[in-house]
Amino acid sequence: MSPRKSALEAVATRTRIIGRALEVASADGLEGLTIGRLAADLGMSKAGVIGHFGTKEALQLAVLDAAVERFRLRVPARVVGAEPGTERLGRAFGEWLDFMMEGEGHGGCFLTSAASEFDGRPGPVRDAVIAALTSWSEYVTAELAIAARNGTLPPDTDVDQLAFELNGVVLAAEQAIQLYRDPRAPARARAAITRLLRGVTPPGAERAG
Amino acid sequence: MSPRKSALEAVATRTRIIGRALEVASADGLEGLTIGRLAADLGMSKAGVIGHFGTKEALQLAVLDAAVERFRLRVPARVVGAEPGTERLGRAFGEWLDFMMEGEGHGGCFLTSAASEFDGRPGPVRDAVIAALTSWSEYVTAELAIAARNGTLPPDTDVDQLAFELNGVVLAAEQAIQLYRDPRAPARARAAITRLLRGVTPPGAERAG
DNA sequence: GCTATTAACTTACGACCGTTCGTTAGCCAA
DNA sequence: TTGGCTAACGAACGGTCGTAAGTTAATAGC
Repeated sequence: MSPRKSALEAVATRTRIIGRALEVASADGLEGLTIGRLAADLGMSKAGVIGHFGTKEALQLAVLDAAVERFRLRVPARVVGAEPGTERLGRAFGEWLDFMMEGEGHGGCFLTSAASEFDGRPGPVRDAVIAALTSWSEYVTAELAIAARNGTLPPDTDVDQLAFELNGVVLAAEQAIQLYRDPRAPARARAAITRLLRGVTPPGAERAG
Repeated sequence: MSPRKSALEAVATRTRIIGRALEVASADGLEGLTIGRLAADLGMSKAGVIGHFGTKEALQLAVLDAAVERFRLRVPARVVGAEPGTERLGRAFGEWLDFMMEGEGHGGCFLTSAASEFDGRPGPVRDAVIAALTSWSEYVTAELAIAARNGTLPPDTDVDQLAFELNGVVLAAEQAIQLYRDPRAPARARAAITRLLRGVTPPGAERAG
């Protein structure tokens, strides 16, 4: 319609494309991204869309990058001021759960869904997904190690095992929210995380054993 | 090539189609199923493939049904003889983990991946996925209720909360196996499940508060 | 042996996919 | 004012998608 040509407008357009792509990919997955649909949504031509990235895979990687950045700003960045260890980690998981609920309608955190989408398809996209999740996993493990060092957790804590289980809680919450729309999911997840981080017994097993 | 016409051959062909579709869908997802590719893999025409189902969605539902049936035979059916409650449930989760490892290369249990694939796409397929997962969830909850009734678990156990956390462990295992190919995943999952079902404290928190 | 049934076939359709091409039009520096 | 740069365009490419129509041929019931 009305062509703009300055380089400044170009990055604005690129940002606009990625923003919309983020929404679409959150709902339909990274593979559900379609240049034609994206162009239609944005009121521009397919060539105008793909021109900013060159190839669809490059677009997917850009979207993934934007998602990681969004997550970083939404979750870890908000708890940098908290006390390192279980305190900070608990706050971080809480922020993550809030983040999930905010995006309930539009697919929530698609990092985790991209993980299951590309787990069997080798390539740059899968590598990027692995890198992003690994980064988060290392963040969690590092905080747990701090807690184990300063006495909040026992010094012989198996931090990898604990990180594994915390990740499971988040995945269960994601599924319950996205698939079942279960409003009790965040509360369940919070309870499980609190218990894991504080080292109390599992639900309803307070004295069994 | 060589057309067969008996009704007996027809169900054999249908079974063959679903079998291959199960493999493809396990690797690439239910949405990755393609009639053309399926036909090429089986050495038949697209019309010959879709003729058995009428529509692609019907094919997806048939594949989903076959997957549920396979899961039933592989997991719950193998532990019907075990003692009801945590004993049987622990065995069932163990079988499930074995099942995951068997299918490591070809995508494992795609029930869970179909869940994240269709969580944002209303329709018959999503409904079928929800029904299948709900059925499993009810199975778990019922076993936990038995355990709470016979004293293996405390009578005031929050069985839904416990089922939620058990589900999370399985999801974490699935991700670790499929995405990271982490060989320690089954052991981690087994440890977490055992702890949840026996009511001992979280990892490395044996005496912390 | 004849006929009705039907599994599987070939062919074709329209739609959409990702990508490439050449063109147009506004910005910026010279 | 002019010329290079480039964002965005329209159009077309070959390919694949799901589906429909019509054909062939082997079976099953009479």
